[in-house]
Amino acid sequence: MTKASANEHCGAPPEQADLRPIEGAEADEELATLAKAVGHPARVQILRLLARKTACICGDIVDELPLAQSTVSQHLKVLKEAGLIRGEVDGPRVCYCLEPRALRRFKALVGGL
Amino acid sequence: MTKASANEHCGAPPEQADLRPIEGAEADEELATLAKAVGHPARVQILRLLARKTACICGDIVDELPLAQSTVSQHLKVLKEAGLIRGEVDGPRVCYCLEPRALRRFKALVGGL
DNA sequence: AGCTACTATCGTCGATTAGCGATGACTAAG
DNA sequence: CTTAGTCATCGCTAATCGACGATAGTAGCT
Repeated sequence: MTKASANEHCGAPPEQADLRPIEGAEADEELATLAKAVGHPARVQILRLLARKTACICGDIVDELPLAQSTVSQHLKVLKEAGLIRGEVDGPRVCYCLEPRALRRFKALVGGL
Repeated sequence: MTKASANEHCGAPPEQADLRPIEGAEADEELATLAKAVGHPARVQILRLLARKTACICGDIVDELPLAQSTVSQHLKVLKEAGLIRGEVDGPRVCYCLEPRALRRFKALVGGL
């Protein structure tokens, strides 16, 4: 198996619990950052696409959205910087997938409102 | 009891269930709008304040935040336009409180990710 | 009426965002 | 080495955001 297996895309990490507090100044900042990243229809759509495909996608996202490739790339960058998605280089293309940990964290923070 | 009872602040409405779908184009827009409103630390703080007080507050919010009165008023406007809070005029001051319906809706949409 | 207190709105300024086309970087294939 | 394909980055423009001081509006007091 010299060639990287296509199944190694986004292996789920050891499912670690999040011990950080759900409120307080830091939590406020964190929630605001995450919410801000989600605060755009195109980015919500991207998250939904990644969730539906259960695995990763790459530039197919561009085909699904009515936006230029550079714009989509920007949105992906925002989501990545917020920690909500991860991008793994797979040959000439990049494979994006959800970061379940961050998503759970976001849900926990929102649930704590 | 000629003076308006302080308990009349924000009576909880009949606790109606939300029948709108949790995904689709409209849901995406809605989630993005709500998330955008929450996407600022000051607004998260305001929501937390309102939640803690269980009831409404007014300009005490200004005292709690390190921001000018006009800035706080702007943030309140954003939250109000997103439907997350409600403001009732109570004499010379305004009493803000959470809109539980919108908050539940937000949690449902986020949970659906 | 006049005054005071509280809040909303206006106008402004700098910073950020969203969108795009063009260009650059990188990989795989020829 | 060259070419083609994929994605990120750059540069730019228009629009929006965040913050503020100043101003206007409204309710209660004297």
